[in-house]
Amino acid sequence: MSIRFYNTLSRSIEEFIPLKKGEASLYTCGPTVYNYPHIGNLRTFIFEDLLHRWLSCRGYKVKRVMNLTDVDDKTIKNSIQQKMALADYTQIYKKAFFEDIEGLFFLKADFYPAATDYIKEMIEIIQGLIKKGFAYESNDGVYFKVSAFADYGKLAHIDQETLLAGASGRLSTDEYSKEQVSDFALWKKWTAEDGAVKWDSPFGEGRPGWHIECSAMSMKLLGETLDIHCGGVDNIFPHHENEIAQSEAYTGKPFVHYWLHAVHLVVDGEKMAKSKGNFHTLRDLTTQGYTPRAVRYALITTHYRKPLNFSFDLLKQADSSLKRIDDFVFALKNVKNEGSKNEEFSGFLVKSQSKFESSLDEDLNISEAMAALFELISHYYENQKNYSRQNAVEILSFLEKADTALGFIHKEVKEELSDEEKALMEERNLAKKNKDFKKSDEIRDILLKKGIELRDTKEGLVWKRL
RNA sequence: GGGGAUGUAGCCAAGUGGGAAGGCUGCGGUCUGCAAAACCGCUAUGAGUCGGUUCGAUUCCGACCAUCCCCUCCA
Repeated sequence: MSIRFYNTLSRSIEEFIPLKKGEASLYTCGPTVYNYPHIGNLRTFIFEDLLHRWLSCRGYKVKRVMNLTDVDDKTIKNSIQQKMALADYTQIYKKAFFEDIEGLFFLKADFYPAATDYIKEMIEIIQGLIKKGFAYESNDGVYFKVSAFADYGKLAHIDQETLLAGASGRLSTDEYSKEQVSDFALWKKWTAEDGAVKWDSPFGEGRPGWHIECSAMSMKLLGETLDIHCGGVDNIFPHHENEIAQSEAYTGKPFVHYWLHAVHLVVDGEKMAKSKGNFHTLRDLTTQGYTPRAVRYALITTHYRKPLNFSFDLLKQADSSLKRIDDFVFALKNVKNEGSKNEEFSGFLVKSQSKFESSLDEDLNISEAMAALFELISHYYENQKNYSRQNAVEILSFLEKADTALGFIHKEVKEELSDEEKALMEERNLAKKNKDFKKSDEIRDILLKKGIELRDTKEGLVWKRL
């Protein structure tokens, strides 16, 4: 069974056929480092993480780039406001970004290139584009000449005339010295507003336009044509459309085979905005006591092409769902039955695994994959007396594999008890034996507050760290 | 104004031209000294609204409504 993805280019689901058998080159648009990532950014990044993980699970050797945009209007403006050098300012948010994605259990990309480290490569491309007649220099910058690139609009599915018609009335041409409103900047010549931010170039001091960085970095690190490029839907136009134009005009080769875009999340049915007070970052949520694991679960378990309605209730639901999974893992690890393997259940496990995999193969249908997982859990519990430790081991091995894709099943917990905790547990056992239930319940509460849940089972007392 | 998407239970959410997955929550029960965990049962004759095609529509088509995205630097 092959993997299939919805390709924005064709607006349909296509079988994934990589350039090189067994390999997948992946360029994922990373953050603009002018602020802390918000959960909307993180949703897109988590989708990219799932994509990365699933390709790896399916045996592809993934080569992935995730870029950091560390020079643009906002980074410059904010750094000047803070009276900081651009690099010092962006460093704060680069660090925050890495903290967030680590906390959310992201797989590491192979490269995290920063735009400012690739100025030389960008200039090379711009020069090439001028030479080939796809770009021209004006008094305030270098622009890509959209009319020279016949395929312009193929990703966003708009034709140039529509683009111009739609833009008229909304844009004033005289603001820029470009030939056509839809032409976009490759290089912006220095102005006083840029402060100390400038690089030398054959077109005078200045800074690169936004889109060119991705073309330069992806070509340098992944080659002129790559398999998959993704980002948020808002990037389809103009960012990715412009990347295609620049790159393909420059190389004469297809830039990207598969374009995947994540739909935005909304909060309580509304757009997330600072003014609405529904703007959340990961650190806000963890400060309020939610775990990154629950955030990951909440953001990943809705299909990436569906609008996700984020709410605190959703996080609570994520917590509850994770608890069911945790309890299941706990139950499996505590199976005492040393009898032979139940073959009927092994067969069911094979079916569950196959449903899990084929669901993710189909454009990362995680909802269906999760259904397979939960069906497995229910099916196990229904007849758990009939299943042995061998069955449990088989399931745990599947869960471990599934977690390679999901990244939220595994939970690091201390398995040993402290001396104090041991003593409390012994004390409770004694109290319970003497039918001093008041005392035994008190100790149970104390331990629960310490994050240890007690369960009295037929096989005796069992404890579990939450 | 133009283009693109989405709308399924209290909440999250999937598949499907013919019996509406799964999760969370809630309620009742079993187990337990009480819990916890688990199990059993109940919770959409209904799919934004209105039409059309069809023997049959949640699924296909159209209109309308709502929300989101894009229309020069928002994930």
